[in-house]
Amino acid sequence: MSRDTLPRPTDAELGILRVLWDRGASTVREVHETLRDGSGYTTVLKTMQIMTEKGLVMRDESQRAHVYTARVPRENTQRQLVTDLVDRVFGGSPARLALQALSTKKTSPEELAELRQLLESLEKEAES
Amino acid sequence: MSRDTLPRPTDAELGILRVLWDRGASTVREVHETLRDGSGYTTVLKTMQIMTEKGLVMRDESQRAHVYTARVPRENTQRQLVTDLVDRVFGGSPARLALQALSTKKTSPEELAELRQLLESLEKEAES
DNA sequence: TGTGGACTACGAAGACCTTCGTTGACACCT
DNA sequence: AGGTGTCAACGAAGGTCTTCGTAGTCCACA
Repeated sequence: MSRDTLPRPTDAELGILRVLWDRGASTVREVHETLRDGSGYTTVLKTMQIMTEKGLVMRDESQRAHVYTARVPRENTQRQLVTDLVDRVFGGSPARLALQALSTKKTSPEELAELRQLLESLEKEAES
Repeated sequence: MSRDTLPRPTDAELGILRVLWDRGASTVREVHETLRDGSGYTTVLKTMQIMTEKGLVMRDESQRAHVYTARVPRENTQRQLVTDLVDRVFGGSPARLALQALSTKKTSPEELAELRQLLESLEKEAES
């Protein structure tokens, strides 16, 4: 199943994608072992097969144990989910989401510095 | 169906909640008319009935046309969805989500000012 | 009285998601 | 050759979500 725009990954699919993003190319067994949720081996297998059909992952079948790779970069998916959420519950305002996100938990000084940097570049941009 | 913690609203439910948050208490007809997606009247009705069972909305049946009200405040749902997303795709770092959100689209000067204010209070907090 | 409009309630269909049991292939070891 | 372990493939079940048709109720009005 090839599409022009990839579907929003489901929860289970997201779990698997995360493993693939972190580990890189992996077999079903590796994903299943990394992903220590309750789900059985065949469940993970089946989901990964479906993800292949959807175009979310690629499969290398040259080995007996097929090797899967994420076909969508982590960043893209993050962006997709963020804009999705922004549109659906924050009236299209990313800043609203950012404010909400930041006010929930505490943030490390490094991240604060990054934020400040981004903020300042945005401010500079707004001036012009 | 009463629960301790409310379920994550589905897409259709979120659309209805948005109408209720914006309009306040509304009948099915009003929601259906505001919500100009393709869905039929009975679809919206059914969904709102289910939402009542789930505890997402309250229903006042004293009138012939029942009047529905959101039972979850917009802020709570926003927080719920944000922390959800943070946990599932941003490794638990709200700042990462904020950075992603802000780098996607441009932000108004007013929102930038708000962000700066929040950022500075966070920085102050981090110092101590 | 009876006809039409506005409403709720009900049920069921179809899609998708998640789950897992079972089967068959393959390879290795005894 | 037989047994064991690992793997993909398949199919089906059970759940949830979304959709809508249909039926019943109530009321207003001709």
